[in-house]
Amino acid sequence: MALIRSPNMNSENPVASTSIATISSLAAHEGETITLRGWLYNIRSSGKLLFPTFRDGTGTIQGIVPKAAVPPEVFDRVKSLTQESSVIVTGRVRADARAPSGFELDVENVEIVHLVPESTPFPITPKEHGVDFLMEHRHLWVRTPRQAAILRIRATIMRAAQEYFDTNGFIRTDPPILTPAACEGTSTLFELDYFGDPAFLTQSGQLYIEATALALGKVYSFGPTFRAEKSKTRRHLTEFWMIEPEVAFMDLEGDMQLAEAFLTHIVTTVLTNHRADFKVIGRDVAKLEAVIAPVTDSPLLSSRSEAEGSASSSATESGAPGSTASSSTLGSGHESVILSDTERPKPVEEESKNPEASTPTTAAHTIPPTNRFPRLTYDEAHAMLEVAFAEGKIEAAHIYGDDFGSPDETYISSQFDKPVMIHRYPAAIKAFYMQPDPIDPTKALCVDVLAPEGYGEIIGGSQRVDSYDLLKSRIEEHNLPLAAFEWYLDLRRYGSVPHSGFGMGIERAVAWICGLDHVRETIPFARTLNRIYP
RNA sequence: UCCUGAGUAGCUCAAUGGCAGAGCAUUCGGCUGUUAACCGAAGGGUUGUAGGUUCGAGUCCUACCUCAGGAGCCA
Repeated sequence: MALIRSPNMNSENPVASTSIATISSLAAHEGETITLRGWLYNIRSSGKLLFPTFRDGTGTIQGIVPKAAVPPEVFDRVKSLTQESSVIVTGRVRADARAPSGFELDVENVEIVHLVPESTPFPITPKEHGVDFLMEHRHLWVRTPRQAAILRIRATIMRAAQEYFDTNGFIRTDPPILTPAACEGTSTLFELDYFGDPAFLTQSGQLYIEATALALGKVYSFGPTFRAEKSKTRRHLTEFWMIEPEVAFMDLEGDMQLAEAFLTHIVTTVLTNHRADFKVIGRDVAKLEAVIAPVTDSPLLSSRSEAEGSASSSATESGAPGSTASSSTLGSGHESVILSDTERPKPVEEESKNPEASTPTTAAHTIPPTNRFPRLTYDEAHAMLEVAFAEGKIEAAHIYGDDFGSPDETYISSQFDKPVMIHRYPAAIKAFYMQPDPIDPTKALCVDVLAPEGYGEIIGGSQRVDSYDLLKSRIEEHNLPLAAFEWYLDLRRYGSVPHSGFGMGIERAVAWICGLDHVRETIPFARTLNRIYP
């Protein structure tokens, strides 16, 4: 707004930019007279005392206005304020033990920028409201302290997620949102008319960032994705944001290490920046601290090799605390060799490739020592569910070979206080582009990361098929139109390499980190099956 | 698509088949430490829609609409 820099501005102008304090930083102004710009959140009175509570987007502060302490017109002006009227408040910051934040504002003057008319009061009161009403007024609901806190945390989660990749050598390459065909054959797509041809809103940028990963080595994308699934649950939106890394020469083990380091960075960042916001929303931060707490010893830190009884299991299990993986996976100084070939079993039917030669240093990146999220193979998770069903802890038995249902995921994640990684699902229930496990080709080299506390899958990832012939036959087996995937097959015609990546749904991550019971509160304007207004 | 539940004042909810109610919000009045303040008063209704049963329907029946929770599917 150009006006703000006008030399003719004076302090009485509502948008003057000088000497404006924010509520979140009032502690630094104790004893000083400051000016706030914001809105009236609520007002109480007791005789000749007024207690207006102001908010400015950074927090709330209670003001106090004794009738005897201010000019009569100021008292009357404050008394006339209606909820969400916009104001410019001048007052002195005073520490007060009675205030929830520790500070109060002795109001000296209030200018009204806009008075909400009494005939049309602000609809959202500091009382209880129903879901439908709140969602219908989402454009106003976001003003409440709880919603504002959630949106601030969301912003930090998004920033931390990008920060992790940006500072670890990843290049952001955003894929198109308009696409000519399905990325995966399963989900329902939003179709639209593209100058006479059918087109779709993207449901994942993965196939495209596989292309940019083979160009740039390590890439990620971050943007909205769309799924026209008719899902009405606390975990589903039709439009949601996903951040997806894709790395050339990285195998599933590297993918899992990346996911763990990535989530650890995000949780660490929100914990160091949002203590006050977590308090506002009533989040038990101990649950988050447990996620990033180091693990000293746990029998549940299984890896695939343990599950299958290979010789390397003892090396992993007996690793010293702080040693985050078996020595064959991590090089000296905890630098991960992304393609952990030495741990990979000999390919069953793969083309003759020298594992050592295909491990370029350019694609390696440093993954810091982490806290080792528990890992389960699909088979181990299934066994856990069999025991749970026998003990009556889950209602329905899990059928081997089926995907895990929501109650199954909830039970599994409830057994751990960190995100749990389930890897090597049956290939038959997973996407066509996932690389088969060389040891057991009926399994896919994929991983789902389940958030703690029953929040379900927040990350899905895999190593991608790198063989042209295998990928082509997979596309045909899934009855996908070969012509639409010619460009994707090109990636296997010209210098194909093993590569892996994952996608994290931002809203589910926010719901978990904030402890919310529905993803609709994690995004400014949620798009759900039955709602596209406002 | 399927299962379950809910639609009554601006909001959150009551009301044996028998006079349409309360709290909050709004307006007016009271209170010098309130924290969703409290106390007193006033205004505020086509009970989601359309039919049906009945002397009489917010309440029972049928259809539809809307919303919510869940399943499937997924992040």
